[in-house]
Amino acid sequence: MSRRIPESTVRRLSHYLRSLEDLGTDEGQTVSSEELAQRGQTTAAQVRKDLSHFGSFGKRGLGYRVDELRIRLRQILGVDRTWRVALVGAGRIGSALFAYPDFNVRGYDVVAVFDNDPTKVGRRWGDVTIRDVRELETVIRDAGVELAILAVPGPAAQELAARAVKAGVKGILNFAPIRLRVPSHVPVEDVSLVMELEALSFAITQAQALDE
Amino acid sequence: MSRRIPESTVRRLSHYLRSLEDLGTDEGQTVSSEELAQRGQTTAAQVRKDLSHFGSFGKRGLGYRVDELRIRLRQILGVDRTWRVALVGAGRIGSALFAYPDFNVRGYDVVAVFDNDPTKVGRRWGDVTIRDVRELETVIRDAGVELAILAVPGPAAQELAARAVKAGVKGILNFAPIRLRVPSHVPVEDVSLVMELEALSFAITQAQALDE
DNA sequence: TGTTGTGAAGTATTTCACAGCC
DNA sequence: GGCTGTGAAATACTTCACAACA
Repeated sequence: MSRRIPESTVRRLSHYLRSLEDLGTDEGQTVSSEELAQRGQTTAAQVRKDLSHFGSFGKRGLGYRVDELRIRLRQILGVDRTWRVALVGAGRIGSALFAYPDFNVRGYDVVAVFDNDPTKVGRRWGDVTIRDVRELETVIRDAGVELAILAVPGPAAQELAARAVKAGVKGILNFAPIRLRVPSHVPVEDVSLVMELEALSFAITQAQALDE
Repeated sequence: MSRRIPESTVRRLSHYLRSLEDLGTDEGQTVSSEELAQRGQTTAAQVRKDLSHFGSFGKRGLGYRVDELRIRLRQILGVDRTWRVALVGAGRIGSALFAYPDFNVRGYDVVAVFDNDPTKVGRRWGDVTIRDVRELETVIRDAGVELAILAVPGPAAQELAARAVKAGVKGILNFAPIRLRVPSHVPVEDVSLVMELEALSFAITQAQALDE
């Protein structure tokens, strides 16, 4: 099992996990692929196919046990543990992210925050002290940081990404509006607000054009 | 031309536009599909196919004129004009978004901000005054708002989305961690940080599993 | 009986490869 | 000669449909 899993499947797995978490915690409760499909905006066949890549943990005639599937999905997505995260950039996006409540709940623990602004360095956010970016490598290594969230302006991002990877970071969530060049074994997820907005304006514009 | 364009193509078009904007503004400058491909992490054939859905604006043997292609891409993506945007939710994410510099540059003009917190209502952000969400419909209609950015907690999001759509909003950028139910002609783009992080932890975990 | 797991069929998207044109 | 535009081939993803089985 487990060949190359497409990005789309991974996103759906996240959805399924989210749905299961909404679904209460009664002992022995089950859920069918049909129910999961409705909550996830997809089809029952798709749900079954997605899950089948990782084994078969449903019961025919019954569905999937909620508690069991939840555990398996956490394992599959790698969130059956806590990830140590560094937030690079303590500007507006950085501070919004830091305050994001779901973060800790979902197993992502921000253990370090960096900025290059001397007036910010040394400040405390919760129990984390903002460090100078010059200390990036040391802190990443010492704290065993595995994921970096890059919330810095475009021009700085490439260099910081490279340094973070060299220091041992295994994956990057990138808010800077550039394509990072990193070794191919380091996954990068881009969050690009402009791109999302353009997808909207495209969809609206396109629909109007077709009306005519 | 212009059948159903897949989401993936739209995202690549955004990339191409971004690349062109990096590319300076010399009169008559051209760029080949190969160059665009390298900047966009895709292939030359893909670039040509993507563009061909909307007409043929390259010159064989020469490539694409940068200035011309830039204009066409802006038209295609619907950003050859200004979109009036309402920001619903003036919390941390909201304020980070509001301050996001690329926003205005790219043709998205935040003309209204809403919150339900009485201590925030009435404050000014730049030249926008934060309004009470109860005024959502009136303001959207009066200001001719076309896009809404939902930066509110999950439980409030569905109702606010429905109200915004009824008041005339044509598309929604959703930061709330729920699947919005809106009429099918209203495009919704979801930004889910947890999902992005899970994609990272999945990729890392998976790679480790394959190593063994 | 009801629902999974899965090959096989059907679509969609990407890549190839080359004629056509600058 | 170089590079686009595009059918045709290849690949990837989704849906169908049904045997298996709790």
